[in-house]
Amino acid sequence: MDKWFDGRELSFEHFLCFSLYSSNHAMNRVYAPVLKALDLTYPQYLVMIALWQSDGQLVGELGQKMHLESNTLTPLLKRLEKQGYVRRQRDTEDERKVRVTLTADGHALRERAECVPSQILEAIGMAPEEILALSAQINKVRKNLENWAPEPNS
Amino acid sequence: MDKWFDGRELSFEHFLCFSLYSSNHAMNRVYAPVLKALDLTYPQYLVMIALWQSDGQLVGELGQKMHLESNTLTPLLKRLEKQGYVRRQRDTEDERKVRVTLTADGHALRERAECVPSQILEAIGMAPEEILALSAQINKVRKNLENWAPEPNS
DNA sequence: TCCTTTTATATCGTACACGATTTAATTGTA
DNA sequence: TACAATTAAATCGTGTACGATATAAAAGGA
Repeated sequence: MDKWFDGRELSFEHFLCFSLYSSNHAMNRVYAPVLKALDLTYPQYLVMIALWQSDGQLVGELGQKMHLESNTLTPLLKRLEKQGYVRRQRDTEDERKVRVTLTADGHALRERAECVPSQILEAIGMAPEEILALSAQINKVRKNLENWAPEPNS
Repeated sequence: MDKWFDGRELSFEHFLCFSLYSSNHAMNRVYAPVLKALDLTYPQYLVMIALWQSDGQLVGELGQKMHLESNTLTPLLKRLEKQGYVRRQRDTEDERKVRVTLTADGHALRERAECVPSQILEAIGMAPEEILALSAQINKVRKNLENWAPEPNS
Protein backbone atom coordinates (compact mmCIF):
# COMPACT_ATOMS: atom_id res chain seq x y z
CA MET A 1 0.00 0.00 0.00
CA ASP A 2 2.70 2.42 1.04
CA LYS A 3 5.26 0.16 -0.54
CA TRP A 4 4.42 0.65 -4.17
CA PHE A 5 7.92 1.81 -4.91
CA ASP A 6 9.62 -1.12 -3.26
CA GLY A 7 11.19 -3.44 -5.73
CA ARG A 8 14.64 -4.09 -6.99
CA GLU A 9 16.09 -0.87 -5.60
CA LEU A 10 16.81 -1.54 -1.91
CA SER A 11 14.91 1.62 -1.13
CA PHE A 12 14.84 1.82 2.64
CA GLU A 13 15.23 5.53 2.14
CA HIS A 14 12.32 5.66 -0.30
CA PHE A 15 9.98 4.77 2.50
CA LEU A 16 11.13 7.62 4.66
CA CYS A 17 11.30 10.21 1.89
CA PHE A 18 7.87 9.31 0.63
CA SER A 19 6.45 9.20 4.15
CA LEU A 20 7.69 12.72 4.74
CA TYR A 21 6.53 13.86 1.32
CA SER A 22 3.02 12.48 1.53
CA SER A 23 2.47 13.20 5.22
CA ASN A 24 3.50 16.77 4.74
CA HIS A 25 0.90 17.09 1.99
CA ALA A 26 -1.71 15.42 4.15
CA MET A 27 -0.91 17.89 6.91
CA ASN A 28 -1.35 20.80 4.53
CA ARG A 29 -4.71 19.44 3.43
CA VAL A 30 -5.88 19.40 7.03
CA TYR A 31 -4.51 22.84 7.82
CA ALA A 32 -5.74 24.55 4.66
CA PRO A 33 -9.48 24.64 5.41
CA VAL A 34 -8.87 25.51 9.07
CA LEU A 35 -6.54 28.37 8.21
CA LYS A 36 -8.74 29.55 5.38
CA ALA A 37 -11.03 31.09 8.00
CA LEU A 38 -8.09 33.32 8.93
CA ASP A 39 -7.07 33.94 5.32
CA LEU A 40 -3.72 32.28 5.93
CA THR A 41 -1.70 29.56 4.30
CA TYR A 42 0.39 27.22 6.44
CA PRO A 43 3.70 29.00 5.77
CA GLN A 44 2.00 32.32 6.48
CA TYR A 45 0.65 30.88 9.72
CA LEU A 46 4.18 29.87 10.72
CA VAL A 47 5.39 33.42 10.13
CA MET A 48 2.55 34.80 12.22
CA ILE A 49 3.39 32.43 15.08
CA ALA A 50 7.01 33.55 14.91
CA LEU A 51 5.92 37.19 15.07
CA TRP A 52 3.47 36.59 17.92
CA GLN A 53 6.43 35.12 19.77
CA SER A 54 8.69 38.02 18.97
CA ASP A 55 7.52 41.02 17.00
CA GLY A 56 9.77 43.07 14.76
CA GLN A 57 12.03 40.36 13.40
CA LEU A 58 14.18 40.72 10.32
CA VAL A 59 13.44 38.80 7.15
CA GLY A 60 16.65 36.89 7.70
CA GLU A 61 15.71 35.95 11.26
CA LEU A 62 12.36 34.61 10.11
CA GLY A 63 14.17 32.75 7.37
CA GLN A 64 16.50 31.06 9.83
CA LYS A 65 13.60 29.83 11.90
CA MET A 66 11.62 28.58 8.96
CA HIS A 67 14.64 27.30 7.02
CA LEU A 68 13.70 29.54 4.12
CA GLU A 69 15.38 32.37 2.28
CA SER A 70 14.29 35.75 1.07
CA ASN A 71 13.35 34.44 -2.36
CA THR A 72 10.51 32.55 -0.69
CA LEU A 73 9.85 34.86 2.24
CA THR A 74 9.71 38.22 0.50
CA PRO A 75 6.67 37.42 -1.65
CA LEU A 76 4.98 35.68 1.28
CA LEU A 77 5.56 38.71 3.53
CA LYS A 78 4.26 41.04 0.85
CA ARG A 79 1.04 39.05 0.79
CA LEU A 80 0.76 39.26 4.58
CA GLU A 81 1.35 42.99 4.26
CA LYS A 82 -1.30 43.34 1.60
CA GLN A 83 -3.75 41.51 3.89
CA GLY A 84 -2.91 44.02 6.58
CA TYR A 85 -1.34 41.65 9.10
CA VAL A 86 2.24 42.96 9.00
CA ARG A 87 4.32 45.97 8.03
CA ARG A 88 7.69 45.73 6.26
CA GLN A 89 10.14 48.54 6.74
CA ARG A 90 13.83 49.07 6.13
CA ASP A 91 15.95 49.34 9.24
CA THR A 92 17.10 52.94 9.66
CA GLU A 93 20.42 51.78 11.14
CA ASP A 94 21.20 49.31 8.37
CA GLU A 95 19.25 49.97 5.22
CA ARG A 96 19.92 46.44 3.94
CA LYS A 97 17.73 44.93 6.62
CA VAL A 98 13.94 44.76 6.51
CA ARG A 99 12.06 44.55 9.78
CA VAL A 100 8.65 42.88 9.93
CA THR A 101 6.19 44.12 12.54
CA LEU A 102 2.64 43.16 13.38
CA THR A 103 -0.22 45.55 12.71
CA ALA A 104 -3.21 45.82 15.04
CA ASP A 105 -4.97 43.28 12.83
CA GLY A 106 -1.97 41.01 13.05
CA HIS A 107 -2.05 41.14 16.85
CA ALA A 108 -5.80 40.62 16.90
CA LEU A 109 -5.48 37.56 14.68
CA ARG A 110 -3.76 35.77 17.53
CA GLU A 111 -7.01 35.37 19.40
CA ARG A 112 -8.88 34.23 16.32
CA ALA A 113 -6.19 31.61 15.74
CA GLU A 114 -6.46 30.13 19.19
CA CYS A 115 -8.82 27.40 18.06
CA VAL A 116 -6.45 26.09 15.39
CA PRO A 117 -4.06 23.91 17.44
CA SER A 118 -6.74 21.82 19.08
CA GLN A 119 -8.31 20.99 15.73
CA ILE A 120 -5.00 19.88 14.25
CA LEU A 121 -4.21 17.92 17.38
CA GLU A 122 -7.46 16.05 17.00
CA ALA A 123 -6.73 15.28 13.35
CA ILE A 124 -3.29 13.90 14.19
CA GLY A 125 -5.00 11.56 16.62
CA MET A 126 -2.02 10.82 18.82
CA ALA A 127 -1.09 11.50 22.42
CA PRO A 128 1.00 14.65 23.04
CA GLU A 129 4.01 12.69 24.33
CA GLU A 130 3.87 10.45 21.29
CA ILE A 131 3.74 13.50 19.02
CA LEU A 132 6.72 15.08 20.74
CA ALA A 133 8.76 11.89 20.53
CA LEU A 134 8.00 11.49 16.85
CA SER A 135 8.83 15.14 16.16
CA ALA A 136 12.19 14.70 17.84
CA GLN A 137 13.03 11.74 15.65
CA ILE A 138 12.03 13.57 12.49
CA ASN A 139 14.08 16.58 13.56
CA LYS A 140 17.07 14.30 13.96
CA VAL A 141 16.67 13.25 10.34
CA ARG A 142 16.46 16.86 9.25
CA LYS A 143 19.64 17.71 11.10
CA ASN A 144 21.46 14.80 9.51
CA LEU A 145 20.29 15.92 6.08
CA GLU A 146 21.30 19.52 6.70
CA ASN A 147 24.73 18.52 7.91
CA TRP A 148 25.32 16.20 5.00
CA ALA A 149 27.88 17.71 2.67
CA PRO A 150 27.34 16.56 -0.91
CA GLU A 151 30.34 14.75 -2.38
CA PRO A 152 32.33 14.29 0.81
CA ASN A 153 35.01 12.57 -1.27
CA SER A 154 37.77 14.81 -2.62
CA MET B 1 16.11 25.80 18.52
CA ASP B 2 13.31 23.86 16.93
CA LYS B 3 10.92 25.24 19.49
CA TRP B 4 10.78 28.83 18.36
CA PHE B 5 7.04 28.60 17.98
CA ASP B 6 6.42 27.20 21.42
CA GLY B 7 4.71 29.69 23.62
CA ARG B 8 1.27 30.32 24.89
CA GLU B 9 -0.45 28.09 22.36
CA LEU B 10 -0.10 24.50 23.65
CA SER B 11 1.37 23.57 20.30
CA PHE B 12 2.24 19.93 20.62
CA GLU B 13 1.02 19.64 17.09
CA HIS B 14 3.16 22.55 15.94
CA PHE B 15 6.25 20.50 16.59
CA LEU B 16 5.09 17.66 14.44
CA CYS B 17 3.74 19.80 11.60
CA PHE B 18 6.87 21.88 11.48
CA SER B 19 9.09 18.80 11.71
CA LEU B 20 7.35 17.32 8.71
CA TYR B 21 7.38 20.63 6.87
CA SER B 22 11.05 21.41 7.38
CA SER B 23 12.31 17.83 7.06
CA ASN B 24 10.49 17.40 3.80
CA HIS B 25 12.23 20.52 2.50
CA ALA B 26 15.57 19.27 3.78
CA MET B 27 14.98 16.01 1.96
CA ASN B 28 14.22 17.85 -1.26
CA ARG B 29 17.42 19.83 -0.91
CA VAL B 30 19.42 16.62 -0.66
CA TYR B 31 17.61 14.95 -3.54
CA ALA B 32 17.66 17.92 -5.91
CA PRO B 33 21.38 17.95 -6.77
CA VAL B 34 21.50 14.15 -6.98
CA LEU B 35 18.48 13.97 -9.30
CA LYS B 36 19.66 16.93 -11.34
CA ALA B 37 22.15 14.58 -13.01
CA LEU B 38 19.13 12.67 -14.34
CA ASP B 39 17.17 15.83 -15.17
CA LEU B 40 14.47 14.86 -12.68
CA THR B 41 12.73 16.53 -9.78
CA TYR B 42 11.74 14.48 -6.75
CA PRO B 43 8.06 14.11 -7.76
CA GLN B 44 9.16 13.17 -11.28
CA TYR B 45 11.52 10.59 -9.79
CA LEU B 46 8.62 9.09 -7.83
CA VAL B 47 6.59 8.75 -11.02
CA MET B 48 9.51 7.07 -12.75
CA ILE B 49 9.89 4.60 -9.88
CA ALA B 50 6.18 3.80 -10.12
CA LEU B 51 6.50 3.18 -13.85
CA TRP B 52 9.64 1.07 -13.48
CA GLN B 53 7.58 -1.05 -11.11
CA SER B 54 4.65 -1.27 -13.47
CA ASP B 55 4.67 0.31 -16.90
CA GLY B 56 1.58 1.62 -18.63
CA GLN B 57 -0.34 2.96 -15.66
CA LEU B 58 -3.20 5.42 -15.90
CA VAL B 59 -2.87 8.98 -14.66
CA GLY B 60 -5.38 8.14 -11.97
CA GLU B 61 -3.44 5.10 -10.81
CA LEU B 62 -0.27 7.12 -10.49
CA GLY B 63 -2.25 9.75 -8.63
CA GLN B 64 -3.55 7.22 -6.13
CA LYS B 65 -0.04 6.05 -5.35
CA MET B 66 1.38 9.52 -5.03
CA HIS B 67 -1.68 11.00 -3.33
CA LEU B 68 -1.94 13.56 -6.12
CA GLU B 69 -4.57 14.47 -8.68
CA SER B 70 -4.51 15.23 -12.37
CA ASN B 71 -4.17 18.96 -11.79
CA THR B 72 -0.69 18.28 -10.42
CA LEU B 73 0.18 15.16 -12.39
CA THR B 74 -0.80 16.23 -15.90
CA PRO B 75 1.73 19.09 -16.15
CA LEU B 76 4.38 16.92 -14.49
CA LEU B 77 3.77 14.08 -16.96
CA LYS B 78 3.87 16.50 -19.87
CA ARG B 79 7.32 17.57 -18.74
CA LEU B 80 8.46 13.95 -18.50
CA GLU B 81 7.05 13.43 -21.98
CA LYS B 82 8.87 16.47 -23.32
CA GLN B 83 12.10 15.11 -21.83
CA GLY B 84 11.43 11.88 -23.69
CA TYR B 85 11.05 9.58 -20.70
CA VAL B 86 7.36 8.71 -21.12
CA ARG B 87 4.53 8.67 -23.64
CA ARG B 88 0.95 9.72 -22.83
CA GLN B 89 -1.83 8.26 -24.91
CA ARG B 90 -5.58 8.00 -24.59
CA ASP B 91 -6.90 4.51 -23.95
CA THR B 92 -8.64 3.26 -27.09
CA GLU B 93 -11.19 1.34 -25.00
CA ASP B 94 -12.12 4.27 -22.80
CA GLU B 95 -11.14 7.60 -24.27
CA ARG B 96 -11.34 9.32 -20.90
CA LYS B 97 -8.31 7.45 -19.62
CA VAL B 98 -4.71 8.37 -20.36
CA ARG B 99 -2.10 5.66 -20.18
CA VAL B 100 1.52 6.53 -19.36
CA THR B 101 4.22 4.28 -20.80
CA LEU B 102 8.00 4.39 -20.62
CA THR B 103 10.06 5.16 -23.68
CA ALA B 104 13.39 3.48 -24.34
CA ASP B 105 15.06 6.46 -22.62
CA GLY B 106 12.72 6.05 -19.69
CA HIS B 107 13.68 2.40 -19.33
CA ALA B 108 17.37 3.21 -19.72
CA LEU B 109 17.16 5.83 -17.01
CA ARG B 110 16.56 3.08 -14.49
CA GLU B 111 20.20 2.02 -14.64
CA ARG B 112 21.45 5.58 -14.41
CA ALA B 113 19.30 6.08 -11.31
CA GLU B 114 20.68 3.08 -9.49
CA CYS B 115 23.21 5.15 -7.57
CA VAL B 116 20.59 7.48 -6.10
CA PRO B 117 19.25 5.42 -3.15
CA SER B 118 22.64 4.79 -1.57
CA GLN B 119 23.48 8.49 -1.60
CA ILE B 120 20.22 9.43 0.07
CA LEU B 121 20.61 6.63 2.57
CA GLU B 122 23.99 8.02 3.52
CA ALA B 123 22.57 11.51 3.95
CA ILE B 124 19.80 10.26 6.23
CA GLY B 125 22.49 8.72 8.39
CA MET B 126 20.32 6.13 10.11
CA ALA B 127 20.18 2.36 10.16
CA PRO B 128 17.69 0.75 7.74
CA GLU B 129 15.57 -0.74 10.53
CA GLU B 130 15.43 2.64 12.23
CA ILE B 131 14.37 4.26 8.96
CA LEU B 132 11.62 1.72 8.39
CA ALA B 133 10.30 2.09 11.93
CA LEU B 134 10.22 5.86 11.62
CA SER B 135 8.52 5.68 8.23
CA ALA B 136 5.82 3.45 9.68
CA GLN B 137 5.11 5.95 12.44
CA ILE B 138 4.92 8.83 10.00
CA ASN B 139 2.61 6.83 7.74
CA LYS B 140 0.34 6.26 10.71
CA VAL B 141 0.06 10.02 11.13
CA ARG B 142 -0.74 10.43 7.45
CA LYS B 143 -3.48 7.85 7.65
CA ASN B 144 -4.99 9.56 10.66
CA LEU B 145 -4.94 12.88 8.83
CA GLU B 146 -6.49 11.40 5.70
CA ASN B 147 -9.26 9.73 7.67
CA TRP B 148 -10.03 12.83 9.64
CA ALA B 149 -13.33 14.31 8.50
CA PRO B 150 -13.42 18.08 8.98
CA GLU B 151 -16.21 19.22 11.30
CA PRO B 152 -17.23 15.84 12.69
CA ASN B 153 -19.84 17.65 14.81
CA SER B 154 -23.33 17.92 13.34
C1' DT C 1 -33.02 7.33 -27.84
C1' DC C 2 -32.54 11.44 -24.96
C1' DC C 3 -30.76 13.34 -21.11
C1' DT C 4 -28.76 13.45 -16.58
C1' DT C 5 -25.01 11.86 -13.82
C1' DT C 6 -20.64 10.16 -13.16
C1' DT C 7 -15.87 9.55 -14.29
C1' DA C 8 -11.11 10.80 -16.08
C1' DT C 9 -8.35 14.15 -17.31
C1' DA C 10 -7.12 18.87 -18.33
C1' DT C 11 -7.06 23.93 -17.53
C1' DC C 12 -6.62 28.09 -14.78
C1' DG C 13 -5.26 30.99 -10.98
C1' DT C 14 -2.73 31.43 -6.68
C1' DA C 15 0.94 30.37 -3.52
C1' DC C 16 4.92 28.31 -2.16
C1' DA C 17 10.09 26.65 -2.86
C1' DC C 18 14.37 27.31 -4.76
C1' DG C 19 18.57 28.03 -7.96
C1' DA C 20 20.57 31.88 -10.05
C1' DT C 21 21.15 36.54 -10.44
C1' DT C 22 20.62 41.45 -9.16
C1' DT C 23 20.61 45.54 -6.29
C1' DA C 24 22.02 48.30 -2.77
C1' DA C 25 24.12 49.09 1.66
C1' DT C 26 27.92 48.07 4.77
C1' DT C 27 32.43 46.37 5.89
C1' DG C 28 37.16 45.62 5.25
C1' DT C 29 41.37 47.04 3.64
C1' DA C 30 45.07 49.23 1.12
C1' DT D 1 39.40 58.20 0.83
C1' DA D 2 38.87 54.50 -2.70
C1' DC D 3 37.28 50.29 -3.82
C1' DA D 4 36.82 45.34 -3.60
C1' DA D 5 34.33 41.98 -0.78
C1' DT D 6 30.53 40.81 1.89
C1' DT D 7 25.83 40.97 3.39
C1' DA D 8 20.53 41.45 3.20
C1' DA D 9 16.75 41.51 0.34
C1' DA D 10 14.58 41.36 -3.86
C1' DT D 11 13.76 39.62 -8.58
C1' DC D 12 13.24 36.10 -12.11
C1' DG D 13 12.21 31.61 -14.07
C1' DT D 14 10.76 26.87 -13.33
C1' DG D 15 8.25 23.32 -11.03
C1' DT D 16 5.24 21.58 -7.87
C1' DA D 17 0.48 21.60 -5.07
C1' DC D 18 -4.24 22.49 -5.03
C1' DG D 19 -9.11 24.61 -5.19
C1' DA D 20 -12.28 25.52 -8.66
C1' DT D 21 -13.85 24.83 -13.02
C1' DA D 22 -14.09 22.89 -17.71
C1' DT D 23 -14.26 19.28 -21.14
C1' DA D 24 -15.38 15.12 -22.98
C1' DA D 25 -16.41 10.31 -22.76
C1' DA D 26 -19.01 6.61 -20.58
C1' DA D 27 -22.80 4.91 -17.79
C1' DG D 28 -27.39 4.96 -16.19
C1' DG D 29 -32.25 5.94 -16.20
C1' DA D 30 -36.92 7.41 -18.04
